[in-house]
Amino acid sequence: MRNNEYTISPSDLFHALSHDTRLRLVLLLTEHGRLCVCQLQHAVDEDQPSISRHLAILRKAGLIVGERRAQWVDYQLAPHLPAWVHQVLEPTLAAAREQSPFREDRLRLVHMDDRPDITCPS
Amino acid sequence: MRNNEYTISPSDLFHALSHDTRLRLVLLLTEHGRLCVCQLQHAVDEDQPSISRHLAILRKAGLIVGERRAQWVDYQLAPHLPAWVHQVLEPTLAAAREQSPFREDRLRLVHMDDRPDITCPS
DNA sequence: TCTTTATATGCGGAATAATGAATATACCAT
DNA sequence: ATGGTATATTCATTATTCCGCATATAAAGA
Repeated sequence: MRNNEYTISPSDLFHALSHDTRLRLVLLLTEHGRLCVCQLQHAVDEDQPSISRHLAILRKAGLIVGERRAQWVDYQLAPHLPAWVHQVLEPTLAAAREQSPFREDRLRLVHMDDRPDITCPS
Repeated sequence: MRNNEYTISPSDLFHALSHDTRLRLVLLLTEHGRLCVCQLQHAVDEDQPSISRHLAILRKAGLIVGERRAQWVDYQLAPHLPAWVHQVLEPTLAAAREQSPFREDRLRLVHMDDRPDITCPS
């Protein structure tokens, strides 16, 4: 939940995004700005400890920050990321939108509203 | 030495570049276009089998291609890479130029000419 | 306080990836 | 053929990462 101040290096960025799940999480945050863990979990459709651990890795890399809101924790891209990081994420997002599994991630996220068992208020 | 035809996915790209040495090799090729193994080896200053193995990983990912020229093998970014890959590499290169270890890699590459024991003709 | 929901973390084992040393291959020159 | 240089690959070992499972923490509500 702590955010890091030091600026990310290219090596750190590619290492952080080298796991498919982490890349998908970051792209969801790039596209949607701010999402709580349960939304991310539902979108990528993996078990909760896995999501939390991957979010922790991204947090420690300085790529994202989490903020608690009541019982939930909202994540977003770290503020003040160097411009080149955004310049890398944008074309990556554009490419990922066309393919699995990110296509499905987005659909699952959008369709969360339909599900009565989801309590997290967006 | 074989080049792959299938198009690279965001996940594949970040995975291929998740190792510092591989990122440096790809950035050198992004900047210089075409380099033989001995130039890459001298630039990143690591042992030869390591370089060859990392180049093989990048080759199998479809990111680079190698072409034999007499006893040397020249590598370059794969032709016809999707545009988004270049759009990712460009800002990454710009950021890496400012920092270690890529700064030093470039210096070592440029200073190869001064060294009488380097036989590889650029 | 007790319960429930949301999130995070600790731990052991399994899977992956990286490394070093040795060897193989490819090409050139003699 | 032989030897030399450049590059690639194999094998065994080590290191790193990932996963499942259990548990811990944090906040909310009864």
